Amino acid sequence: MKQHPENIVTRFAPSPSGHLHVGGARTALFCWAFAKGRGGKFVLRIEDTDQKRSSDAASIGFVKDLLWLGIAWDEGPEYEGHGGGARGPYFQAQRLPIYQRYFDALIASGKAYYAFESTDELATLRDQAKAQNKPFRYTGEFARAMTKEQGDALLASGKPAVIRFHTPPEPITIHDEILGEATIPAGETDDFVIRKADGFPTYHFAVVVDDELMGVTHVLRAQEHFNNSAKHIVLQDALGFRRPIYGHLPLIFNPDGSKMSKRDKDKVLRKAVAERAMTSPPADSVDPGIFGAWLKDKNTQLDLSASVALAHALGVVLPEINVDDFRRSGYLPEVLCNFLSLNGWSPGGDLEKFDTEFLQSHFDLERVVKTPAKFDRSKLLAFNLHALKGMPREEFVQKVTVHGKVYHAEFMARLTESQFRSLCDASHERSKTLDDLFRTNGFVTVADDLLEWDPKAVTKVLQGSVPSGLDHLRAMEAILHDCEDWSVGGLESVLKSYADQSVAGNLGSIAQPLRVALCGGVVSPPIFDTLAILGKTSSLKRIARCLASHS
RNA sequence: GGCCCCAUCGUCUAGCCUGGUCCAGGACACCUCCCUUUCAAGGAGGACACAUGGGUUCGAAUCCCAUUGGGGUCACCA
Repeated sequence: MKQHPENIVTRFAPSPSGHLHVGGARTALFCWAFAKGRGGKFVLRIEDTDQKRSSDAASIGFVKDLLWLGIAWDEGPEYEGHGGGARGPYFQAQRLPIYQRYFDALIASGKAYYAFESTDELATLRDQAKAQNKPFRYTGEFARAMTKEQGDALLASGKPAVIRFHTPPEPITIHDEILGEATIPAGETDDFVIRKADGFPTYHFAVVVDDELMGVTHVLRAQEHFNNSAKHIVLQDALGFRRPIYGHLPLIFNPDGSKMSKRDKDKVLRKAVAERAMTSPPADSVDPGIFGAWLKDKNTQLDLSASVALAHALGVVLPEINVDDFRRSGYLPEVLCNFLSLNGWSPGGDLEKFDTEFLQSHFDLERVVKTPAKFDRSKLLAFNLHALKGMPREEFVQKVTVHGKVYHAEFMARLTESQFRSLCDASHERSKTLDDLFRTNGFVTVADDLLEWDPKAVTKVLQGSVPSGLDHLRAMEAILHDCEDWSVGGLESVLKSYADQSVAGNLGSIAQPLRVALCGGVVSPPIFDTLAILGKTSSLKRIARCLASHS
């Protein structure tokens, strides 16, 4: 690793729209690890130079997600004790006067100029170029065709104008610590806009000015920005700034190679709805009016709460896209960080499980891979399972409780503390996420007289062979009725002895009928746990009802 | 389409810079068997990759070129 004499400063500079995407989270993680591992600073800056996008509320979501992941910033927006700093403000929309100084300098030196083409005019030119299969490049000939007086007159008349940068007609070489060196031929980078008609800087301009002013030494960002570096470099040169060191990170995709997008959730829902040929929403899921409008217009998306409700009603799982989605799904932040790191970087050798402390001390640009990664959720899931299993019981219970209070309040409310505790104990070793327990144990919260039995399970487990499941159930009902010690141990001893005498100790043939009677289906925690969690009264009620309705 | 970048199992990747120790290692997924009260988990096995074609070299996954394939980018979005 090269030694950098200066103090290292990295920054994560998201636009404030929406939540933190996993790709963005990885960028933030790498920026953070790189700086913190070298005694440097990590800056968070909000790139809100697009007035069409909302700002405040959205950036809060971001900030929470970062903190949840354990990524704290040394400088940036102030939030819960983080941020602040002398080089603020850290919202670009609040830095307009700063940018203006540099615009003025560029105009004065002739390195930038006003341009008056309207968006429509430019669109037409672009369309023409596209029709000829040629790339459109703004060369400045339009602006140069007019005299200084004409230009000034137009400006004075109030005609909307942008400022464009006069890109020097030379090749631009980008040095990248990850990709190596690339030279963009002269003429490829055109006279791009640096100030929009509304007076706001464009991304390119704001980034360059702020990176300089905030002392950013290393720019780590997604590969989609690679070509932008050319623009940033010419701007830095024109402004007399130093060039930061660049590192462009490989992109993260869906397993099918498509770009990860919030629309993926909608896709899953639309597919499920289409398969079922539904024209109205499932009961208690989404407002019929909203549902109808959504169904009609494929360009609209259901909002998060509606999506979650509909997915739940349809029994489909929404793909996680944002950090918050993974949180909701019950992933551990440290596992997400670990796994995210592995997409695009590896410490070498066979090591792949590590924490963020390790990442800090080992992350380097040399080991960042150049190829895009497909995000493999099943491996993430395996990592999460492993972390959960390796966790002390108490910690697991505590984490599940916190998760449940936030995402499954109704579930929690229907269980007594000891019931919930037992459920946690029974679920610990089989939980892949903090959410599993809530999704797979619906039978616990169903009222005894509302439990429904899966017809397939009934046919398979309760009926058929002789003696049938129902026969066993009848026998066990009596045994359980007389059972004094309704603990896992007590239940085990009475039921095992029944199994010994009735089915030669083959617990499976008696546990399954019991399970179906109690839960409605063939899957539940171990049967003795299930009985204990439900309690004697509920258990007996369910068995009786099951017997009554299937005999 | 122009420009830029990339190329190892299905996936994430190690190895490549400093050619031989690689008939390519790990992990997840997959398959088989075992264990088992369901589902998981666990145990033991297994299948699976150096994109192709040319060079260079005694020798190439490793170096060079071409082809093919993939990605990015061409906004008054970031």
